[in-house]
Amino acid sequence: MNNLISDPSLTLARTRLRGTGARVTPARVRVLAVLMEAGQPLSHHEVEQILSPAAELDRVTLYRVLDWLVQQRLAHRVAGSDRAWRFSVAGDQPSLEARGGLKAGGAKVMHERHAHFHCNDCGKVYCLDSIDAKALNVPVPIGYRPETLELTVKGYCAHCN
Amino acid sequence: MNNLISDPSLTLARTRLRGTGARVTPARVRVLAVLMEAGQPLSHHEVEQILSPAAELDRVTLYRVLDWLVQQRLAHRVAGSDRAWRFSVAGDQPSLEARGGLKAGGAKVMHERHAHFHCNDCGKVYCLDSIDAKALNVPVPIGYRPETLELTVKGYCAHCN
DNA sequence: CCATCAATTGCAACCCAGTTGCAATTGATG
DNA sequence: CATCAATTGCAACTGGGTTGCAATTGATGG
Ligand SMILES: [Mn+2]
Ligand SMILES: [Mn+2]
Ligand SMILES: [Zn+2]
Ligand SMILES: [Zn+2]
Repeated sequence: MNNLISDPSLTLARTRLRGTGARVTPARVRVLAVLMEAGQPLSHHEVEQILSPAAELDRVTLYRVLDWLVQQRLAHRVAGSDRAWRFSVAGDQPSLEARGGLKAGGAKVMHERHAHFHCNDCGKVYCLDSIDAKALNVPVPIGYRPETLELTVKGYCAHCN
Repeated sequence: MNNLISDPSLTLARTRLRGTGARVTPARVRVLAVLMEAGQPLSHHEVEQILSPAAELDRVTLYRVLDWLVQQRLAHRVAGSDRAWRFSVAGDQPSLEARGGLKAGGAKVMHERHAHFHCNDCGKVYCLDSIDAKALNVPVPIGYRPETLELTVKGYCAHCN
């Protein structure tokens, strides 16, 4: 059973989850493992598809697990052009210590350092890790306080081109 | 009646609409006039609010008029962070003649030359016209064909800061 | 002016991503 | 192994947007 998620991924997922100090539940383990095996950000629906051959996971629980993973900074979330969120496992980025101008503690520190590619045909989202969006210097009008930056390229992916 | 839309705007809207060769209907005139008077991209809901004191406009008709304006290139559409589209009147941008690599005729030529600012508090979207997003040279992996580029700054607007 | 008719509109029903309230279940702890 | 807060499942709901279809109407040209 669970032939779509490899055992090493499940084990690694469990380890990372233990690191949060919160409960290590099967739902969290399986969802995190799926994200770890995916090479790209997955939508709620896509995760559901991958999960379903094994035991079903309630839609709402999946939504909650995904949000929780983002809160715990184990995953990050990017808006797809189809108005559905995509989730991908957080890379081994540095701890993203507060950069100038951020108000709260670690709450909503800039998480998106790189750009994304959205395929207009298949809808998939790819991370363009080579691009450091943060390096861009985008001037905003006086009185505006920028916090995060999103750079999205839309077009056709290698598979749909 | 219609005290929220100025007559000059209505007249200008009618003129622009006549230029399309398609029917000049009250719905189209009023919606385009609203967009022309707004200094920023408006959501479907925001347009509805501005319109309602005068005669109501059916939700579906409003959706269709907005989409139609975008097709006619009289407006452009930007995704808000709240997963609602925002619409703004198309500026007097040059005709955006085909740039290298575009396939079809005038169908989906790059429309977004500038960046946008999304307020995390009030949700409003502002155009950062001074930024030419197209000038950015974003490298994509081989096999990927980029078409449009979106640059979004999120933070707090002058009013919410 | 008026008849004509395709384009446009209004209405009702629907879709889909995501959220909320609450009772039942369960992971961690001692 | 009892305890209990955290987590889950279920049902109902929200909000933005879409679809099908019958009724209305802007432009045309006679
Ligand atoms: Mn990414
Ligand atoms: Mn704009
Ligand atoms: Zn694709
Ligand atoms: Zn604001």
